[in-house]
Amino acid sequence: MTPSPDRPRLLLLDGHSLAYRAFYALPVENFSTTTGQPTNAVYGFTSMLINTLRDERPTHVGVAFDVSRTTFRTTEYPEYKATRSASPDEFKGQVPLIREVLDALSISYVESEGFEADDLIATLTTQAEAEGFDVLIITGDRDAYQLVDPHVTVLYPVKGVSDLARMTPEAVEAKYGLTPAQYPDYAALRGDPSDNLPNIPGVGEKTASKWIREFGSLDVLVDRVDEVKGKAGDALREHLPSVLRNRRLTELVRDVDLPLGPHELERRSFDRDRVHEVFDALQFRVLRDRLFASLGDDATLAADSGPDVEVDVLAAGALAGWLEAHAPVGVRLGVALDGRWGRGTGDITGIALAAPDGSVAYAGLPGLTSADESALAAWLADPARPKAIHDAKGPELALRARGLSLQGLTCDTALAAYLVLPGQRSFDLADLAPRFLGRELGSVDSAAASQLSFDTDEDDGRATTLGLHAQATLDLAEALERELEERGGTTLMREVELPLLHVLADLEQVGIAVDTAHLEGLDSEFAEAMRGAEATAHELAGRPFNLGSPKQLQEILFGERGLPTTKKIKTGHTTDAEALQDLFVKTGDPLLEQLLRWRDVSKLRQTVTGLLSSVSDDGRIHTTFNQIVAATGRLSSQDPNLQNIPIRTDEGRRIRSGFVVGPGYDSLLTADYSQIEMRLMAHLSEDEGLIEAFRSGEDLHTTVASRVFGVEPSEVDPEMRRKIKAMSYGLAYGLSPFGLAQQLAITPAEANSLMDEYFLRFGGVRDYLREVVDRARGTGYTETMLGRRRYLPDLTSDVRQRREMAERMALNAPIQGSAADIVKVAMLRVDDALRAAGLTSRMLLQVHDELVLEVAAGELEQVEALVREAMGGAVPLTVPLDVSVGVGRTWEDAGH
DNA sequence: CCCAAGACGTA
DNA sequence: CGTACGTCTTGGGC
Repeated sequence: MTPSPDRPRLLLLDGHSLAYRAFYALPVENFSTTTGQPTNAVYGFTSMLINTLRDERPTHVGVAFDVSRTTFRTTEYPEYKATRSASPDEFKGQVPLIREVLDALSISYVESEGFEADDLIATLTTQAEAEGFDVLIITGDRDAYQLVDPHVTVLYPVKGVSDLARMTPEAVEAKYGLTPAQYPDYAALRGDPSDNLPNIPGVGEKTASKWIREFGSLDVLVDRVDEVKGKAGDALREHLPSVLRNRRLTELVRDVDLPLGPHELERRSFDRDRVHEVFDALQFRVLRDRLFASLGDDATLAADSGPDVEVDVLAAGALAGWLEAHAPVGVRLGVALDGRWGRGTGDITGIALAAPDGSVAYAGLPGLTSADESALAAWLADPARPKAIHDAKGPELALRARGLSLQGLTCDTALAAYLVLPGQRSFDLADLAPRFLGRELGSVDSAAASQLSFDTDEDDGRATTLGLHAQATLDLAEALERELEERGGTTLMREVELPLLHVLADLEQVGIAVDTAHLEGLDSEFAEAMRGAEATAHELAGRPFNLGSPKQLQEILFGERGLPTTKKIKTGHTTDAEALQDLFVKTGDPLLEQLLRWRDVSKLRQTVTGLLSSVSDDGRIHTTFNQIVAATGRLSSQDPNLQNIPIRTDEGRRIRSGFVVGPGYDSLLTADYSQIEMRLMAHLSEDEGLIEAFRSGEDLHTTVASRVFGVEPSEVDPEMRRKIKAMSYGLAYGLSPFGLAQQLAITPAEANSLMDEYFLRFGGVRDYLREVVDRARGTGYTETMLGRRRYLPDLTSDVRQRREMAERMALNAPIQGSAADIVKVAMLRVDDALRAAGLTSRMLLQVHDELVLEVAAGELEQVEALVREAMGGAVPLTVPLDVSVGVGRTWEDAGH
């Protein structure tokens, strides 16, 4: 669109289409009120609206809505959009909320029986253009491309709610090779599965656009349809009627009778109180701030300054002075670092610092003088000079690799965001800035940014980008700390997660030693076993096939061999280990044995190969512990995952033997909490029987079984114990009677009575589990012992499956999460105790309820005592926290 | 090259 | 119709 400041600018939004986009783009878990009202669609729509008002400064605004599904299109073609499933209830409920937002903002909306929102938009666009407006349309429906011209631009959401593609005539041409006017011709030829418009078999996007380009329009193509050669031509002639119908349906109506025209859409000032009311009810704190910040107090088109960052690219020798001037004791700086990190190490290439006085500086690390370097080192290492960093663990490792120590980290913004919004997938700075600061980070061309270059312009680009990051981090730290305070997460952050970050960095830096020769031996052994099983399997099947392909497996098993089919899955019937085992028992088909054997060994081989490929030059594996992914508060381990090393089978345990004590150390020590989740169940439920069972010191499952079955502990047989063990553990996962029956291979009736009997003796457990879910339904979240929250808006969903899923999560989250809290506290205590005792021994791994340490010569006794004390006393519980310890040369030998 | 689905290892 | 993860492979699409 030609910039023409004197022309009025009309912004039109397609309400339903945008809300729908937002509904699926934003995870509902993170967007709902504490009362459980989902707000993701309202949020996304409002966010797009506010951003566009700010960025585009329209003088006129209107929103169009669909009224019902019945339109002139469904009259002509009843199948139109018939394949669309009904919109979910959580969505429908949000449409009225969007209208409330619009009312509060004094933005008019239009709708008209029998027409879709796009028709209304087309009508208003046509009128507005005739009256000299520039028009901007935001819609998720590509049919609107037909409206694009030099004065009409479509903003089409590409990804999420913040990325809008600007479809000008040039952009449409660049993307499709067609003019906007040609677009509906092309769309008619191509068909559209989402609108249930049929396509021509064998004609896809390529052919459709080629024809339109060649003939200029659908009309001409129809006139000269006999000239189209080949199969595609035949298909076109055969399907011509449906193409022409598609074309009629795709054409937007430009003359719908509407109660108001473009001029009536002029922006009006809005009622501030009403906005506060509506945004408060929706709990849109940040959006509201963003709205007022960008529109200014008079609610007219006040200037939005945005982050106006002037990044000072420091020349060699200037850093020391800058720090002197801007980073005194007690003043927190935002820090952003450029470089690479992972596998326990890294490298820093540049650093940006943002001070609260607004100054932002950037320094390239290669260009530092020695005075700069020592000033930087002193500042970084000074606990009295506070820093805020986003996702600091990686950068910390990279700093350490340069011999720099990082202290005084008072906020990690990624960690803070994780505590505020656990369960969110990622915590990119670019996503957090709009959400918590009401502003964008600034536009950064990431492709250019990642290119290594000595070009000064790009260096400046890096400096600017990193400077923006540093400043956003500083501002986010404040905003997130306030948010955390409101949610009662400040202590968890300060006392647990932040200190743990450094301990995890230690673990990653140290790594664990592996016996590569041993693993290589296993690797070839497993490979050999795979080849054997594979050869036999091919022979039995009578033809070669890929054993790793469930699809081919299904063909062979259920097709060629005619075996009874297993449980249904999306792609047919499952071939998972349980099903294959089942089939083997039923049919005795020897092929099944080979398949199971192959699956086993190939999984083991895969694990070993993966491990070998991640051994660093120091002969150790340095995993990365992720502190901000698991919704319950657990850590996860990746690249490689050292939290899922096999242990259940003998062959699997041989892999554990490949993890060994490193040079200079004496042994590995493992210490794990026994039955921590059941102990938490006893503590949290205050069930007298369960507490007593733990205090007795006898075997838990035997004791519980003796109560449930009403026999002496000595009379509890292994079968009884097994059932009770399954039941006890199942409880913490929200196991149903059906699931229990399934697992124990008993009838649902038996499972039911087993559960009844269990709850008769341990009623406190049932009461507790009920209460947890009830309370979560009321507050919208669950909480662990240390106040870690998990938000579960689905608890009030009308969809049973979603609601029940949320209920199971609600049962499990406090237990799994409290266990995670305890282990984290234990790690801090172990770390402290080792340090205080001045020992060389060190922690290597955490596997949810287990810690692995490397013990130096002569320190074993002391380490064992200290670990038992640190873990056992991590938190006070009404039942003892038992810790069992094993020692050995390998992880396997140290196991119990 | 990217993505979803299936399968499977751990707590 | 039992929670929480990460990784590998296939096979389809681009």
